[in-house]
Amino acid sequence: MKAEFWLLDVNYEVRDHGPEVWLWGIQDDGKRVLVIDRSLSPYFYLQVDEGEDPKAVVERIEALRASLPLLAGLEVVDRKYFGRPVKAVKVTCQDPDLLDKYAKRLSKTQGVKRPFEEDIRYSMRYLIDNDVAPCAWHEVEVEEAENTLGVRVDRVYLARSPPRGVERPEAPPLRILGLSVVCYSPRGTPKPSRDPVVIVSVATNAGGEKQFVARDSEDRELLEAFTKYVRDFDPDLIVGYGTNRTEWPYLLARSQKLKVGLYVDRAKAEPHTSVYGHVSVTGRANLGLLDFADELPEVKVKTLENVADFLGVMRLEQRLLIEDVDIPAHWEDPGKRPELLRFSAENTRCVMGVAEAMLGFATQLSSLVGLPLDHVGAAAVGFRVEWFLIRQAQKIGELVPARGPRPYIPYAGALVLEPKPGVHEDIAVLDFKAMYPNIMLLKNVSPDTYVPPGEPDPPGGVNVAPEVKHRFRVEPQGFYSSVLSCLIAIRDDVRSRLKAFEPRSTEYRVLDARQKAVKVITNASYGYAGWVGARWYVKPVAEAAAAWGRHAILNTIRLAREVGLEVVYGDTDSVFVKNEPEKIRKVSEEIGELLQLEVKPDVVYPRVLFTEAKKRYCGLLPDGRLDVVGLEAVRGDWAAAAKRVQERVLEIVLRDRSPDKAAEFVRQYISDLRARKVPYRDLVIWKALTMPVEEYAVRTAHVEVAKTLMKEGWDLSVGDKMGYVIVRGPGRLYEKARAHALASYEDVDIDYYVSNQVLPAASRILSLFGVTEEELLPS
DNA sequence: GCCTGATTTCTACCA
DNA sequence: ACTGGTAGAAATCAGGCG
Repeated sequence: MKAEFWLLDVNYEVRDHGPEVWLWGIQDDGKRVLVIDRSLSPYFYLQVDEGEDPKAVVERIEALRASLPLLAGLEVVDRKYFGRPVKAVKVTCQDPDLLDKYAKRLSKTQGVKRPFEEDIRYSMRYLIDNDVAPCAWHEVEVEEAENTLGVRVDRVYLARSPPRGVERPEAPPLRILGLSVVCYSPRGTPKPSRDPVVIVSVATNAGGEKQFVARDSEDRELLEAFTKYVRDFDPDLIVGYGTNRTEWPYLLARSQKLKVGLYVDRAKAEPHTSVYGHVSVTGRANLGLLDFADELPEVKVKTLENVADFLGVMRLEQRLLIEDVDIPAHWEDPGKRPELLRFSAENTRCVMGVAEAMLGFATQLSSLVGLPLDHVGAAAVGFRVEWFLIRQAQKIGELVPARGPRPYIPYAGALVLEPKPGVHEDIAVLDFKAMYPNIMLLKNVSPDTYVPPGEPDPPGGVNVAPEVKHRFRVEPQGFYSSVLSCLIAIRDDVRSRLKAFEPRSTEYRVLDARQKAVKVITNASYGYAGWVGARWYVKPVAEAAAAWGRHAILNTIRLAREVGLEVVYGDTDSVFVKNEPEKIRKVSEEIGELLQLEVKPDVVYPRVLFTEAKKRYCGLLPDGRLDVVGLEAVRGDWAAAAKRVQERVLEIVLRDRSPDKAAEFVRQYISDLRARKVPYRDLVIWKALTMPVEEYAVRTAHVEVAKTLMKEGWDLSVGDKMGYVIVRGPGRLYEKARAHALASYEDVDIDYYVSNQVLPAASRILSLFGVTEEELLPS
C-alpha cells in the first residue's frame, strides 16, 4: 500500500545488527506515523590514488575483512572531486557509527588517497541519497507493522521503497506546544543541582493554557505533571525562546537529579543534545525561536519581549517585565508571586505568537536546505548553505570535500565611494540585482572550474577575473553556477506563482516564506565561498567574485559620468546618482550589454543626507519615511535617548528642512534629560560580549559589568548583551558602568549622556549645517 | 609624573 | 560558527616636557 506523509523528524537506530531510518510524519487524515526504512546501507568513499588499479585496492581491503566484521560491501565507483573524475571505492558498512573508525583504518591501505563522506551522519545520508526533504510531503510504498516498539504514533509502517517527494506546498495542521520556564535561585543564575524549576507555562495552538507551579519550591510533581501534559497533548512542534540553550538543558538536568523521567518524546526517551547544540525530541521538532531571530536585524537586543514587540505579537508597553535579578524576590514574596506567574504566562503567549510569525520561514528553510526543522534554526548560515550544496553534489556525483583546517589569508572585497557630504535632492539609487550570485553564475566562478596558475587554458576557454586574473573554465557549467541557477529558477518560479494569490491567503504566505528562504541561501553563497571553514572553500573563487563586483560598479560609475550623471555615493553593488531617468535608462542598458548584469533604480530619494563618512547616511523616502543607514540611530550600542534624538533631528532636517528647528528640539530634549524626564530605559547602553571576559586585552564598560555580574553568581557567555548605564563618580568610564538592572536613576551621570551620547548623535547631523555643539546646549 | 597625539581594541554596521 | 570594508568611542601606548 501507499502512504503519503509530511516529514517532521528523522533519526536512525541500529537494531538486530541492521541500521534503519525512522521517518516521523503526519498524514492527511491527521494521523501521526512512523515510517521505518531499512533499505539504505551506510557508506563512505575511499579515493583511489591516481594510476592505481581500484580493483587491487578492493582486494587489499578484502584481505582485511576478517578484522572488519561489519564491512558489508565494496564497490568501485566513478565520482568527481572538484570537477575532476576520480576512482573511488564505496565502502558500505553495517553499523553507521563505525564509518569514521573504518574510514580511518582503511585510509591506510596502499593505493588509497583519502576517505570521503565518513563524517556524514546516516540520517542525513538517507535524506540526501533518497532526495527526501524535511517539512515536505512524500509518498512511500509501505506495509503496516505492529507498534511493538511502543512509539507514540497512530501507525507504524515499514517502507518497501524509499519515499518520493510529492509536490504539495502546504504543511498539514500541526499541534504546537509553547513553553517558558522560571527557575528559582536566591542569588545568581539558577543551578539545576541546587535550584528548582518553579514555573512552567505552557500553551497550545488548540487553545490550551496551563501553568505548572512548584509547591514550596518542590518541583518533582511539576516536572511529572509537565511531562504528562506534553505526552497527552502530543505536540508535533515544541516551541520556546532560547530553550535549546537554557530551559531544556535545565529541565533535563533537574529531572535527572530528581529521577523523574522527562519522557516527552515519541520514542520513550528523553530529549538529547544534538549536532548543532540544539535539543532534539525524537518524533517531534523542538524549536528555539531565538535561533531565527537573526532574521530580524532591526531587533538589536534579541529578548523574547523585543522580538514579540517587533512582530506585533505583544507590545512592550503592555508587558509586565521582570528582570532576571528580580525573579527571586517575586517568587519569595507571596504578594508579588502572581506578577511572576503573569510574566511567565505572557512569555509563553509571546512564544506562541513569535512561532506563528516565523514558522513559515523555518519550515521552508528546512525543506529547501534539507536539514530537519529542529536542526535548521540551530545551524549557522554557512552550514545551511553547505547542506544545500551537499544535496546538489550528490545529484551530480561530486564527492563532498572534507572539512579541514586551512590557512586564512584575507583578500580584497568590495568598493565603497567617498560620499559628498550634505543634502542632495532627487537622488536615485541604482542597484545590481543579486550581484555576486549573478557574477558567479555568469563567469562560471566555482571551486571546480578554477584553473590554477601554471595550468594551460582548457580548450573551451576561460573567464579571467579583472585585477586578480584568476581563471575559470567557460565550460562545463560549474558546481556553484548550477546550484545558483537552480536557486534563481526556484525563486523566479515561486515569485511568479505568488502573483496568483491574495497577499493574505495561506498560499501566498507559504510561497512568500519560500522565496525568502531561497533568497537567504542565494545571498549567503558568496560569503560561503569566502569562508575558510567551508568544505568547498577556494580562495580565488571569492576573490574573483569580489574583483568582478568592483569591475561592475566601476563601469557603472564610468558610464554614468559619460552620460553626464552625477555620482554622489556608492557601496558594493549600488550607485547613487542624480535622478535623471533617461540617462539612468541608458546606463542600465549599457551595463546590461557590457556585463550581462541587471542594474536598475531601486529607490529614489527626494532628499538624502550624507555625512562625511562612508556607510552612514539617511534618505528621505517619497512617502516621508526615513531610511537611516549606519548612523547612531540604527546602532544597538547607543542609548535610545541618543538614537531618538538623532532620528528626530533627521526628520526635521530632511522633511522640514529646518536645522534651527532641529537644534531647538535638541536643546529641549537635553533640558528634559537633565530634569530626568527621559525614561531610565532610554539611557541603557547594550553591548555584546564577543569573547570570554578573561580574553579582553583592555578594560571596557560592558566587560566590567559582566565581571561584576559574574562575581554575583550570574553565568554569562559569549553573545550575551550587557545592558548598562553610566553613573556619577570619578575615574574611567569603565569604572562608572553599572548593570542596568542593578543601578537606579539617581546614580546616573546625566552629563555623560548629554556630552557623550545625545550631543554627538545630534551633532553628527547638525554639524553639516554649521550648528555647533555649544548651540545645542540649552541656554 | 603628566599631557597629548597616535595607535590599538572593541563593537556594530553596510553591502 | 558566511565575506571584506568601515566608523567611531574608549583604552592604552609612546614620547615630549618639566
